[in-house]
Amino acid sequence: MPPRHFPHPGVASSLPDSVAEAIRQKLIHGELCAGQRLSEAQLAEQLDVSRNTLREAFRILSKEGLVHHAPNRGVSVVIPSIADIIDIYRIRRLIECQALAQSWPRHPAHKRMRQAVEQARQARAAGDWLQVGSANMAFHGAIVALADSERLSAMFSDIAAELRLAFGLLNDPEYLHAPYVDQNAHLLQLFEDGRIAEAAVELENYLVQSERMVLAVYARRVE
Amino acid sequence: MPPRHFPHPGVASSLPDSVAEAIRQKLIHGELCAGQRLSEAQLAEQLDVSRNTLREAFRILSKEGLVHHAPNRGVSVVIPSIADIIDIYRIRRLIECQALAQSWPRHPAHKRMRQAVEQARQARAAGDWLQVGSANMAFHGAIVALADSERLSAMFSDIAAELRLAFGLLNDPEYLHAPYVDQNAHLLQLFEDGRIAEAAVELENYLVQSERMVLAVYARRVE
DNA sequence: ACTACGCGGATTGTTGAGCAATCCGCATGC
DNA sequence: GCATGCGGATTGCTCAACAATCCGCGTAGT
Repeated sequence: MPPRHFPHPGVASSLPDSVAEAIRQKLIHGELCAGQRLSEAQLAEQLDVSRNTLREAFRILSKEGLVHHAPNRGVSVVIPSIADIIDIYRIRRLIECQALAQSWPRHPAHKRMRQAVEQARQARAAGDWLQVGSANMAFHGAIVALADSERLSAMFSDIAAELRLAFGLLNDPEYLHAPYVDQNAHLLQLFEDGRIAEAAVELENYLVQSERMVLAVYARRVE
Repeated sequence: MPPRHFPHPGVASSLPDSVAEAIRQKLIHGELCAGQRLSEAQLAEQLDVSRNTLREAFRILSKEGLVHHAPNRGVSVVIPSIADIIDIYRIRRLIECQALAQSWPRHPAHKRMRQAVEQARQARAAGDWLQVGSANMAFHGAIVALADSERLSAMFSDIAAELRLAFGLLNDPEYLHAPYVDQNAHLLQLFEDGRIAEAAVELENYLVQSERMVLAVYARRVE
């Protein structure tokens, strides 16, 4: 029996999968904005697929929470609400902190953490804040991977994408991402030194702080 | 702005949603067995929908982990592996115990817990073990609901469905479900008495025990 | 002027047919 | 026994069509 494969961003076997991935990329790169209506006919032509295929992609994205499907009104990009942000950060604290606290010290995922930190540094040096955001999410994805759970990682991946969508609503990527590059590095340092408990506590603070900042910027934006 | 709605088993706005729900029900009721191939043409005719609509439903179920999509080979019902069982129980312990431990004592979800216990008792009295299984999952869903997180609840719902799929592979529903009716009731009692910490500990033991039993039956079944 | 109504265009929801690509079972041949 | 290759069946995807629904807008009525 072949190992189960959870269809995941990045791998695209079928056309609807790659269409979904293409739309995800458009979301990350700001080509599609939160709240925007996604016309089936228009988007199908733009991506050069049939409406039916696009519809399958919409089902996927809808289940991921990136897109909202209103009966007879089609799909539009989700606008994460304050409640959504709070929800997401609550889950992140629950999952990431547990994953880190219970982690096996020399877990293979620590390589991914290192890579992400390195990538974030390079991207920051290049001023590519989108890339910094990706690297940051990769870092936290690696933390979740410490828990060795496919399903948890899959869920985190969805949540991370939704959070990036929220970040896209804000307009100061440097302010939003820059501080966390060094914090991630420090977290990694603690982890590699085997100071797991300290790392978990720091991660918790980190997440509380991050949530607070996002909510603050978010609230100001509503004006 | 209308509140976000996470498309959930039970509510079906569009046709693909209700087709997905119909298939879920078939899975629960054993009309479709794990590993079974789902022919598009055949199932489409049986459910009286078009192949395209069925395909949309497949995408949903695939994201839920109930169905596996192999390129050019169509979809088949997932066969949960031992690793999947372990994964699921790991997540259950992580999520349910946290949700219970951090719960606000008089949280509205406790009504759902009461209802589920009552329903389980009635179903047990009637010898309807499928219903007992549903009530048991409803009880644990209510525990997760204590965390007040849409996303967590949605994820748990998916996981619970997958677990029921695994239960379907086993053939002794009474042995599988009967012991937990009273344990749930006891858990509820502790919760309502405000003995949250005790309840959380008991839940953890409960889940470890449950996992052990399922894995044991599972391993025996492989012969 | 303001609301209620209703019309018409545009979009979605769903279907059915059609066709290329791929897989699977099976017979053939070595 | 094993590789080869053929043919039917299935999947992957597209296209076109049509009913149902929504939305904007003009009209009528007060």
